[in-house]
Amino acid sequence: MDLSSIEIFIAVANDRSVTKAAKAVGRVPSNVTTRIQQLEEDLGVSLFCRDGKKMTLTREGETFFAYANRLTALALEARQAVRPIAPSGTLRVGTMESTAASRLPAALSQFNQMWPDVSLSLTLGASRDLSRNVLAGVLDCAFIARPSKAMLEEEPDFDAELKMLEMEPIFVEDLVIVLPCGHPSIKSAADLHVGSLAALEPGCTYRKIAENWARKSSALQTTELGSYHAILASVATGNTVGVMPRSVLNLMHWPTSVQTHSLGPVETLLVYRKNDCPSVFNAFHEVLIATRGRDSRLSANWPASLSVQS
Amino acid sequence: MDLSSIEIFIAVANDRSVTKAAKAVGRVPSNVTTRIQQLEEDLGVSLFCRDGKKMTLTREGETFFAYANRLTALALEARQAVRPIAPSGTLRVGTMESTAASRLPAALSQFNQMWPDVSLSLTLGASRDLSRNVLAGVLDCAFIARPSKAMLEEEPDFDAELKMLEMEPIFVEDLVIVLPCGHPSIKSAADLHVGSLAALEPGCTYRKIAENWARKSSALQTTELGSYHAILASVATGNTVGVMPRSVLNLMHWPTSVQTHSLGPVETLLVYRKNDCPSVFNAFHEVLIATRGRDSRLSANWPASLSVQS
DNA sequence: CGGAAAAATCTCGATTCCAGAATTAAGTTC
DNA sequence: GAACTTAATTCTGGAATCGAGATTTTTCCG
Repeated sequence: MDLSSIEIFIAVANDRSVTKAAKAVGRVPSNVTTRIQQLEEDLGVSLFCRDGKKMTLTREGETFFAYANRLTALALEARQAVRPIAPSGTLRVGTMESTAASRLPAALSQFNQMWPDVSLSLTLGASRDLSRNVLAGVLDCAFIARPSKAMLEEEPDFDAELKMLEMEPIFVEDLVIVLPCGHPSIKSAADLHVGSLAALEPGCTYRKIAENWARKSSALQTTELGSYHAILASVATGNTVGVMPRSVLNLMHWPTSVQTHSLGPVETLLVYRKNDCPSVFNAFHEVLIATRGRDSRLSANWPASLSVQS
Repeated sequence: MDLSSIEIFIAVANDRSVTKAAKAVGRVPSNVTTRIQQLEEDLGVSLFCRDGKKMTLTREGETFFAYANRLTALALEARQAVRPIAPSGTLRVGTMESTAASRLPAALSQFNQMWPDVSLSLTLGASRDLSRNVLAGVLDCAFIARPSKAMLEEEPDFDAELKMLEMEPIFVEDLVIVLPCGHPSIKSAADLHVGSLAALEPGCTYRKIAENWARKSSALQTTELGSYHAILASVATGNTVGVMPRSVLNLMHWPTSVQTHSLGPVETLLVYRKNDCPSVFNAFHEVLIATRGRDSRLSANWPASLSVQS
């Protein structure tokens, strides 16, 4: 019995779906199916009822689920306990608005529970500024969106800064254009019937990706707003499209339905200074890995054809 | 992090030796070394101080050891908890004297703790009788010594009975001849300066192996005794050699030192009826697997050249 | 009765794992 | 202190496992 099998099991149990679980744990569905089958074989019971497409826990699955959570929690605690220098002081984390909303809460609260004496400071900002601040030592680490090759060529100094940092892909987001309710579905930016694109600050990578995509229709102005709620509200007026990760859209249960158009997967990178990992950062890193893919709010609605490509 | 790595770690921690731990978990030392190194790398700390040949736990190793035990205990509990039909009633276990003494106590008490309502009945006997009783349904399972090819050819009906049972190698014993203190060391049975071989009943496989080995010196009578203590006492008189697994010899800290001569490895088989595994047996089987290699009393003294060969 | 989506199965390349051989290091014996 | 023994580690090749993608099967929904 392998801890990774158990994490896969937890993901499937949370999402009731192997496809979504596969996304959550960064694997391919066939692999998830196989690992679950192996686990069932190993334990000698079936953990899920497969009625149709739904994967629901069996009676035994339920009881195993409880143990699975305890096991992973204990394993995480063990890792933390052997840390030779106990984390202390302050951890200064930088993050995009979107990551803060969707992916971090679980990890932050878990970390806070484990190390109540560490004070966590969270700085929100655009990818560009965040990485600069990590490099400058103002932040210990930051979550930023991986810029495309093209974007880095346009901004060589951003590229240079990133090269001086350690980068680690940690989440994958499906970046979408949010269309007003009733807008006909689109194949490209040329099909848009709106006047502007609502996005966050100029340094925001998602904004840049959307602007590059929108260039093809040329007539799109960018409206700068301060939050994803503001963007969605703006979209609701009917004359704007917004840009955001699907995970963010999904967790704000918006009253009116909206349409989306996927711009493809965008990796979220955790960046930190090379050769300069305070113990408190390492502790945070482990909590992050352990809580990744455990948040059932985040399961959802990826286009079938979506896969990560660099 | 893999549960098997943790079991390996526990074995090394108990035995303070990778060689002994390797025996205990049924692996090769190089493999144990590697797995420990991987574990240390994964956790980012060293778990053992290697001062010379001794492996002693570091400070972090100690704290991880505590978690390791909790983790394996929890994993075992999880396996048991998902058992669809709870074990109940009686489990009738047959065993050789030697296995009962050395390898079973840990498993039996663990099982008894987990399933206090199951009543365990233990029947001691020789391999030959035990397997017959399993086949007859008088016992649910039994621990017997694997007879050599030659022995099975001499007793075709024993062979036939075993073929009707499920057999699973579960321990490996180093079978030794115990020489009186002061007896010169021997290379073969011809070097013996004693009059008789002390052993248990005729159906005992170890006795047969020793008798086959002793044939070369031809002049050896077999004295039948009722227990390993009786055998050792008899050896102490000076005119007898005994036969027993080294594990048994090691755990009766005998006042006077004795010499030993290895007859090679002998596997202990767990036998049970095919297609007839009551839930209570499956539960016992899992406990057995989980507790195997956890008993530090059993580490010891294998000849360097010893390896299992069929 | 199609078409879409999800799970399962299959296949093949990549990785990992493990046994045994060779090597190194640390006691032991004389 | 040299020769021997024993234990740990490193190295290496074959075997087993793993995982991504393609294919197939099943189910859901129009």
